[in-house]
Amino acid sequence: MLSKKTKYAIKALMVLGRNYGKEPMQIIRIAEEERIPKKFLEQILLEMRNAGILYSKKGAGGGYSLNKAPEDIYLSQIMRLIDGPIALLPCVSLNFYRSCEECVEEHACGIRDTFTDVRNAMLQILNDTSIASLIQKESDLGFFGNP
Amino acid sequence: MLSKKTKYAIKALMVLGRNYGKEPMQIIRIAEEERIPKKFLEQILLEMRNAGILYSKKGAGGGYSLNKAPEDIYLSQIMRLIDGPIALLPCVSLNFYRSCEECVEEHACGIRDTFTDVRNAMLQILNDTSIASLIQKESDLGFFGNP
DNA sequence: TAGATTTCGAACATTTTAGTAAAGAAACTT
DNA sequence: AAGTTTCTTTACTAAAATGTTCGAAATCTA
Repeated sequence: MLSKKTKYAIKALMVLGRNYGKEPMQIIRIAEEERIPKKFLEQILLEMRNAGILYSKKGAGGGYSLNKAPEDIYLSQIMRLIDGPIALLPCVSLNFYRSCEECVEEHACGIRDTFTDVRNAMLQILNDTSIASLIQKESDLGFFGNP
Repeated sequence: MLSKKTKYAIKALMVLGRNYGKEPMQIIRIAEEERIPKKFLEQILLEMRNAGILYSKKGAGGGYSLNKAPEDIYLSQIMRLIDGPIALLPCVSLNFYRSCEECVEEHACGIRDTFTDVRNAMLQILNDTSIASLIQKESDLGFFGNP
């Protein structure tokens, strides 16, 4: 399961994505719009800022904005930043590899082999879905999916 | 990430799968073979027994054995039994659906849409991988992948 | 320069989950 | 009857997830 933290992060990025190219947006506005506890969101935005995804400005008229185009921010990147590995087993992770303590022969492990496939299937989608595509998809759903 | 519990469950099922058709196997043997804490394994096996996957017999000469053919036990089933939902968001889960509290318009949510695709991609593999195929794969890897 | 605004940073608090262990009851075999 | 093995309940510990508190530090406006 995704943590709430990551879900909040994605939602915040979508808000900022829709605001891309305009004035910075304040935490409180994002928090209210998406019903995210303000102080918690503050932490999350900070993490993304420190990772270079967001730009921030202090003081009156300050706030947050995207530091990259919404097309260039991918779900995989956000998930790894906040939640860590995407793979379901440490021994299969590309960015957070750790061996499984009990495992004797890693390269001859059937479980590992299968979960490598699972990871690849997940990444095929997550590497390909950007904040821009999420925004696009949502507006499509709004038009075509409504009563 | 898979919990250790689920990983232990899969490993235990593979041991029992290789023993399919023979005498019941005692917890302690499985635990030693796979380096799983005995008492913890006891709990896990019990859960699977109560779910009908395993057969058990008390007393001397007792132990555990598969209650179904290894071909008919799928990773998706085990994961759901032990860890719960496979989907990364509650609002996307087939067997453990819960709505996301903050979510206003669930059917017009771009995040949800994408994570439905992710779930489907995962299930395509997990619904198709049985204990039997894991055992098969492992023996293949043993023959072809060794120095 | 003063005051208001807004992010930054650390630390703390609370709740849930993961992982494990203990003790003894119940069932079965010989 | 004695020994073996699963079953059941209970409880503990450590870590992670989810927030909150408090007070800086930077920036803008008047």
